[in-house]
Amino acid sequence: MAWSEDHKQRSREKILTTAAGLFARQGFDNVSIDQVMQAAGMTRGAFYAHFSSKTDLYAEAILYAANTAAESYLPQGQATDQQREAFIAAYLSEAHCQGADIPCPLAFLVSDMAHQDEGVRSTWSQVFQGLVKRLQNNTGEGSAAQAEEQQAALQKVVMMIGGVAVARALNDNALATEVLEACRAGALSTPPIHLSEE
Amino acid sequence: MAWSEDHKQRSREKILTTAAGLFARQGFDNVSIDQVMQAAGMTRGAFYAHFSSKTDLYAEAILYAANTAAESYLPQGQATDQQREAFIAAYLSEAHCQGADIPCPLAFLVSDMAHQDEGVRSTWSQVFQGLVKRLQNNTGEGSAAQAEEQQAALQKVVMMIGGVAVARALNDNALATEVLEACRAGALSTPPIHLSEE
DNA sequence: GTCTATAGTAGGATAGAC
DNA sequence: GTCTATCCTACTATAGAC
Repeated sequence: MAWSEDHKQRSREKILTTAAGLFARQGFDNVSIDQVMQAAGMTRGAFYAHFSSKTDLYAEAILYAANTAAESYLPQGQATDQQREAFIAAYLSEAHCQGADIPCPLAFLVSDMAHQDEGVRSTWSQVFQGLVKRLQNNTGEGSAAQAEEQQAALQKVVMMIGGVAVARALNDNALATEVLEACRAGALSTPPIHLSEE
Repeated sequence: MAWSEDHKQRSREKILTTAAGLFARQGFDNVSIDQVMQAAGMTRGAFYAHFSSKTDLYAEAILYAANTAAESYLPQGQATDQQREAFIAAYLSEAHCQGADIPCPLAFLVSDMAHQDEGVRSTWSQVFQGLVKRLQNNTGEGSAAQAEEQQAALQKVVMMIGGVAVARALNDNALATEVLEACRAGALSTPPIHLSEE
């Protein structure tokens, strides 16, 4: 019936929203299923009607967070330079670092991925590649120019993810702010000159 | 007595070496005290003769890894440009990413710090600041020039830490290699022009 | 200082009622 | 689909013998 189908869908989304926030802010191991379900207004037993395991939820939550963030921050398809710059500044903001809304799993969970199973890592990697593509200038012609644009996009994304991750790790708030500022300047500047690729 | 003192010191260092590697490669939560002690050739009970808690060990292991790495990779005091460049290339190498020797806790544990207690985070932050200082060109005079050098050093360090963390997270080996290459090029290039600091 | 043994706790996953 | 109750495992930390 449409009613129970709809109900199930709502429950599922409530779990996903809650889990995406909790996992990002506290990490996979520091969040229990109980915690997620209580915050979502249900009990532990109901969990397995929606997901097959905690790991399964992890992968789905990462994807959900990415899609939600992408919708609100970056328009579909080709973005203008101005839109890209606004996005970079918002990403490297203190509000994002402090965990506002649903934080980006790329930055918040980056060093957690190495220990996860294939499904989770592959989801994270796909989200990463999506971000790289969206930040890429597709103006150059020829494969050499495109390789340079790809490299510039990778540098930007690393500076965004790394900047947020480092700022969050630091004990010292003043230094964290300085890191964010430096990364904004770095990620917004003209792509660094391609030096050696070996 | 000197003998037992020495013995204790050896045990302690064995635990620290083992723990530094395991924590970096597998993360704090995915390593048990049992695992550390077995790999160090002892049993769980002996642990508490050396450290007061698992968290205590974590902080000490981070410091130990940093000191060990600093000794082998970067000379004390002022480094030459060439030494700095060799260090950056080694840091962003695939060998380091794959966990050779004792990997750098800054990159391997960056998004784990946000959930740790004050002692651990403050240790990590101190190690971070040490790396920033070592990568800094102290050639400029005047506070404006020094602020720019600080910013350039922060960008480099973020690109190193972020690059290794991202490369490790990625599922796709070819892409991971590309990320490392891009970050080497970025971190080795002339400091980006200072644009806006707001 | 290191061992074995154990207390105490937390959390993932399942079973069965409604 | 959601609930309560339970099983089972893993792990931190401590106690006490040597």
